[in-house]
This record gives sequence, C-alpha cells and structure tokens, in this order.
Amino acid sequence: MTSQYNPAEIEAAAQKYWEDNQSFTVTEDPDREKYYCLSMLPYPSGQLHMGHVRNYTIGDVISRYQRMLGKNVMQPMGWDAFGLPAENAAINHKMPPAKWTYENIEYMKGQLKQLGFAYDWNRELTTCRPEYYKWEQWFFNRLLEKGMAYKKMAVVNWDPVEQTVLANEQVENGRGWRSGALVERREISQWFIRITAYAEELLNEIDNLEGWPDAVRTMQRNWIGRSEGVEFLFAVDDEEPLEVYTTRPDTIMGITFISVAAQHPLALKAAQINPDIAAFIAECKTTHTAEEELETMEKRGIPLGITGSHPVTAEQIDIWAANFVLLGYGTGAVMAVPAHDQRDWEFAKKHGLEIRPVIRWPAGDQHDYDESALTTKQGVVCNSGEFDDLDFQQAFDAVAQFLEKNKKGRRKVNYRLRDWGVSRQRYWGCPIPVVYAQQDTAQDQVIAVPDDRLPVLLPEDVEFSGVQSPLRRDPDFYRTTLPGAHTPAVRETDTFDTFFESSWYYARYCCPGADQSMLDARANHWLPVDQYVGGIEHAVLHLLYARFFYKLMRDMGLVDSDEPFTNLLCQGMVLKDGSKMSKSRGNTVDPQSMINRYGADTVRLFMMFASPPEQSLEWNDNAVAGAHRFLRRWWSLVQRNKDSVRSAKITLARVDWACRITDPGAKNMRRLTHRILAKVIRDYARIHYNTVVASAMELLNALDKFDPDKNRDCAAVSRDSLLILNKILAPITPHIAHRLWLELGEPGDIIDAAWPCVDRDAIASDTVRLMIQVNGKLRSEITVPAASTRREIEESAIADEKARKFIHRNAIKKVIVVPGKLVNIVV
RNA sequence: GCCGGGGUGGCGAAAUUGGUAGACGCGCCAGAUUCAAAAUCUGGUUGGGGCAACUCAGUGUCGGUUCGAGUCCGACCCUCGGUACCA
Repeated sequence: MTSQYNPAEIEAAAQKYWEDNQSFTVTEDPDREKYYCLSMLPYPSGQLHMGHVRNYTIGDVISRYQRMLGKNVMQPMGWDAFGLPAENAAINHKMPPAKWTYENIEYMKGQLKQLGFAYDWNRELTTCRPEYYKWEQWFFNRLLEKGMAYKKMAVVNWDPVEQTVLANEQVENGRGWRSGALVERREISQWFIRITAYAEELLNEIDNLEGWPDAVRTMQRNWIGRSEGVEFLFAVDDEEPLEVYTTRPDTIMGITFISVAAQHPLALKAAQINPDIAAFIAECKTTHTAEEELETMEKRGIPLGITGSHPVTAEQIDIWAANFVLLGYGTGAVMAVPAHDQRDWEFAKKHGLEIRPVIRWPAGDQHDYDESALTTKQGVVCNSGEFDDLDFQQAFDAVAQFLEKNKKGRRKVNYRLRDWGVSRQRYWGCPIPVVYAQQDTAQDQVIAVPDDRLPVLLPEDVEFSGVQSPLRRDPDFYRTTLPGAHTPAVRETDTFDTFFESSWYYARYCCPGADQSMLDARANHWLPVDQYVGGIEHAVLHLLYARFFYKLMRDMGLVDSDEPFTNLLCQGMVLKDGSKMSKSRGNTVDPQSMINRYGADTVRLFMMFASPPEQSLEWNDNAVAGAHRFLRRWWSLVQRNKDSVRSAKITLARVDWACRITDPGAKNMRRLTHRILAKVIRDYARIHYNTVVASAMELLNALDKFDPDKNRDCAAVSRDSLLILNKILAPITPHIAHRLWLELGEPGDIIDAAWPCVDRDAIASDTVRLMIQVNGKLRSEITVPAASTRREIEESAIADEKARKFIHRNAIKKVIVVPGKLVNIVV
C-alpha cells in the first residue's frame, strides 16, 4: 500500500528535525573550506512577497548545494528595519513605527521558517535595535575623526504645506503626495560622507570583480563616471572669475555662451535689478531634485546681462542662467558650444544664439548645422586659429597647455559620482550622533557624541503624526549637554540614510554577540561573502555604498580584504500578467496561500523551474500545480520502488558492480542517468536551476517507465538513479528529499550527503549521430562509429541518399565536419 | 534624457564555444479509465502546403559578416530596472 504525498506533515517533520539538531548552526572550522552565502536582507513590510521567496530560495539552493560539496556553509538572515514605509504605516495604523516593525518581523520570520531555509538564526540581526546601530554611530565617530564626514548645504524637496522634507518617491508630478502642494527646492545643511575620495579605487577594482555580472560592473563604472577634461576660468568684471569644466577643450573656440545655475551668486545679483530674472529664479525653485526630471524637462534660460572673458581670445561671452545647471554639482557653471553639443544646440536654436562650428570632418564632408550638432571626436579643429587642423587628442593637449601656461586653467580628472548625502529629516532611522553647542547647526558648532555615551537612543514609544519628525518636537531627545560639561546643547535630529545600515550588516553577521566592538576576528574568517544574492535594482546604490563602506572598514583595520562580495547574482523580478507584482497594481499572489495549498517544496520548485534566476519570472497558477504534480509522481515512484532498491543494496556493495551490468535496458538507464547528472552538475555550477529541474523531470520520466524488478542489474541501476535524483533535488526541495532519503533506507542526513560523481564509462557510446547539411540547410542524418576518421565521415555523408538528392549534379566545393555534431556539404 | 537588461510556439522557457531552433513544463486536442466528473495514465501539439514520403517559412524590425547566425556586427522599434531621499 503506498502512502499519499502529504507536504504539510513532511515539511513540519523535516523542519523540526533540523531545528532539534541545530542543523544550520555554524561556527568557524579551520579544517573545512568556508562558504558564506548571503541574501539581501528584507525590509519588514508586513508579509513576504514573491520577490523575497524567489531571492531566498535561490540563496538557499546555493547554500545547500555548497554544503553537499563538503563546505562549512554560513547562511544568515536579518531585518533592514529602519525606513520610510514604517512611518507611513504608523500614520495609517496609528501605531508607533517600532511596534509595527517588530510585529512584521515576528510574522515574516515565521514565514521564512515555513519555507525551510537553512539559516543560522543565531546570527539574526535587526538594524533598528540599539545593539546594532550603536556601532554605526561609533563608526561615524571614526569618520568624523578622519575628516571623511562633513556638513554642507544640499537641496531637498520641501512641502510648504506640511512643512516637511519629501523623498523623491513622495513627489508626484511636482506636488506633495499628501498635501498636493507644489514642491519647492530648498537648501539645508546636511551630513555627507566622502565617497569621492574612494572614487578611483572603487572604479579600478571593478576590473577584479570577475564573479559579478558584467551589466552591474558596467553600470557601476558609468555611475562613477571618470572623465578627463580641463577646468578653466572666465574672468568677470568686478566679480569672482567663473570656473567651468569640460571634456571637450578642443571645442573651446566654439563657445558662444555660458550657463550658470539659477541659484548662482551671479544670477541672484542680477535678479536684484531685473525682475524678469528674479521671476525666472523663483520658477526654477519648483523643479524637484530627481535627475530624470532634470534631464527631460524643458530647458529654459534667461540672459543675465553679464559677460565673461574668453580665456583664449578675451572675447566677452554672454552669461545665462539656466534651469538645467545645478549649483551643488560641479562648479555650478557650464560653457556652451552649440555647434558640437546637442543640448547646447537645442538651447541656442530656441534662443537664437550663435552656432559657431570649430570641428570639421577630416575628409571635407559637410555637416548640416540646421539639423543637429556635430558631436564627433573623429573630426579636426577649424576656425580656431593656432589650434586649427589638430585632431581631438592634439587639440585637447594644445588647449590644456595653453591654459596651464597662462594660468587660466588646468587638466582635471572628474567623476560623475557625488559625495554620499546621509542626512534624512526623518524619525525612523539611526540618530546621527552629534550635538551642537548652540541652536545654530552650522559646521563649526559640531561636537561628536563620545564613544562612551553611545548609543544615542532613538525613542521608540512616540506619537507619530507624519507632519514632522517627532524628534524635533521631543525636548527629552534633543535637549542635552556638551560632553563633559553642563553647558546646554542640542542634538542632531536628522537620522542616517537607511543605506548606512545595509552597507555593513553582512560583516556584523559574522560576529553574533559582539558587544565590545563593531566587528571581531571572526569577521575575517567569513569575509568576503562568497555569494551575494539580491535584486538587480540594487546594482548601483546599495552595492556601491557597501563596497565603499567595506573599504572604510578595511582602512580602519576592521577587515583585511578589499572587496566584500566575491560573487554576485542579481535575480530578476516576479511578474504577473506581464508586469511587476505590486500592491498598487493589485496583481500580487500571497506566498502564504501557496504554501498552505501546496507546501513549501512546491513553491520552491516552481520558483526554480519557471525561469533562470537572473531573468524575470512570470507567475502561473497552473504551472505551480504542475510542480506539485511532479513531486507527487516522485513520491509515488519511490514508494513503488523502495523495496526492490533497498534489497539491491547488497549488489551495490561490490565496488565494480557497474562494470558487470549485462542487461541492455539497465545499461541504457544508467547511461541516461549519468548524462543527466553531468548536465545537472554543469547547470548547478552556472546557477541555471531551471534546467536542473528540467533534467530531474527527464530522469523521473525515464525511471517511471523503468522496471527495477526485471533482474538484479535493473534493481541496482534503479537504486543508483533514485539516489542521484534525490541528491540533485535536495537543495531545491529539501523537505521531500529529506523524507525520501529515509524511505530509500539511506543512512545519515541528505543535507550532508556527498554530491554524486559522474561515471564517465557509463556515458561512453560506440556510435555517434551526425546531422548532414547541404549548403547550411539540414537535409539528413547518419550514425557512424565513434572512432570514425574525418575522411570516413565525409565519405558516408556524401554517400547518404537524402544528401545526394540535394547535392544533385552540383560539384562539391567543400565539406565541413564538426566532430560529434554535423557535416556541411557546400556545393 | 542618460546608464543597464530583455524581446524565441497559445504561455513560461531550452539551445557550453557561431553548428539539429523549441528540451522540460503549462495550456490545448485526442484516447484510456469512470455510471459520470475530478484525479490519473497514453499519444499529439511552431506556422503554411501535402493522404503521405516530404517540402517551404520561421527566434522584435531592417541591413551586414559567415559554408552555417536565436547566438557576431550596424541601425531602429517595443518593453523592464536604475537615475543619488522607496528599499
């Protein structure tokens, strides 16, 4: 009598077994190779969504597979618990963000446990807990000491009705998402970390990140954006000279105007006497801070009635204020060459400004400047006096030399990367641990909170209205005294960007319980992370900040390697009906309902089978049922065969049993099994789990038709194949694999079973099938002895009857033989 | 706008390196089983033509390289992710 597949019972039993045996608790072991597998920690938003399930299943499959390869695998999990959604939820549910967050964590942790992930829960961390963020504050003190943290003015989105700063996400069509008020740009003093000091190293080391996807490496290179150019000055009467940077000094003689930011001192000054300029500046205040908007908005400008002196010709160039130039980025002023820059060209066309060509095609081809700018670097300089006829590089060098000689400019390497602004005018985050000696929060008043007074605790029991950070209204929080004195002082009420917490959590996992230091010696045992798994949406920001933070930690002696993540896998999104699953679209599928209905193994199997990890995955209810059907078939196959395979154990005690197989059916089954195994091993290595599952299905299909009771050979082969099937599916569907391993009478835990080896002798075949093409089109196929020479293959191909039909009476020009694959006859 | 992905049957996809396009699964069709249905099992399933053997076409569009292109090169279209305060 065969029992039914009952996932609820099987999964609960396996999970209890792992828990009772502390199967996934791990410590440093000098005798075994370590393997640190990390998945991006979730924001505790309420329930797991399918994106989490996918991410964590991929990480778990990698972890369990590496364990079967014999490694000491560490797989931790934690909570990225600070953030904006908790504040929104707090308003909606009238609940403090802390309470909401902790309840979500409790629930989601239960969900993760139901999915059977092999986490070492002893290492769990929660970023909103003081024992975690204390060390973040301590680290910030070190950054202050090194001059790596500093304050400067920076723009934010200001909601004039709510009197609060808005995140870009909270701005919809230029208006505050709650108030509907037009959002204004406002400059406030904020904390920055000098990531630009590491720009060069962050860029150069991308070359060494061979375990990262090329797309991510390219995106990071472009984000850092190294460029070589020159920086030079336009003298302005009675004013500070205007500094600009350009990567095209070869076009310097084509400058016909200069643009400065609307908030530039020159513009503000001009506005005092010209109301049109004042109005323009006021208008510019309403564009918000997102780069996308800046680049796609209508480019507008107004002449200031001021000129700058061209550094080569001393020609007076008109200065404009423009909405697309930003004060905080670069020098707040740009030169404009409409003939050779498309944006300048469009601006010049619109305002009737001169387009002055100074580059021509070397061959003398004409360019139509009524159509577009000529932006090539393949041209030569013209209409530029002493620089005429030089190519790009020669002109670059000549102009740079001229500027340097005349003390009007210099060569400069520039980065697109900007320093990391870490101040957030929000409550639910890690308090920035500084105090100000006076009410004024200017730079020279900053005093660090001494290490022995850390952590600066975030009050958790607050009333949260959403209009303003409760810290600003809480004198118990902001009123303090200067360190070591009784002089009254005020605390910083801004909190850190939540990327601060996620930039080092992977290191803290290595040191559970460390309460005397941020990290300890255990960090260097586990780090760097061997495999990091997370969403592609983090390709630049999180992954760049984490790399930066790691280098900061290295330079403080906390870790001794250069890069935190050796291998990176970015999994694709989970889609339903062609678009991303999200609450706003109303197309979410609750993982919990799927676990309840089919069990965790089915959900995991479907996730791995539906598409390769790096591609997006289309949710399909029917296909989930199909995954469940496969597990049922596997279950009943083992129930049907277990008695005969158990008895075959005796046969298998002989070391050379495989060589003695005489039954042809058994031989074929074994060949298929080991061919599939070879493919599976390759696919595990390249993390193509969808084809691993497809191969397992093929093996099951074959085993279903194979009779183990025919003779001893068949029983032995059946057993070998079933054990291999069990092992290759164990990382993906661990619960059912755990139970079936027991049913097959195998000793020990499947989680520690040795990964199977391919038997090369089993795969070998006497004959080879070759495709025959005539002129590249498939026409026939032949089977030849595996030992055939190239000449023999050619002869049999040409002699093939079907091939002859297409060769017809044409002369054979060439015969191409691809060994083991095909023959192409060219006529 | 800029940077980076993706586009292959009705659907999810497969195809180490340029070498049999569509493995595996879903759906659908037919059959078996059943009083019937569900479940299960067996077979079929890119499109056109043909009774069939077979044959023509086919991997977003257009063009190129090659004995041979889903794969390489050029241009374009659509779509998704990021764009520095969502995480």
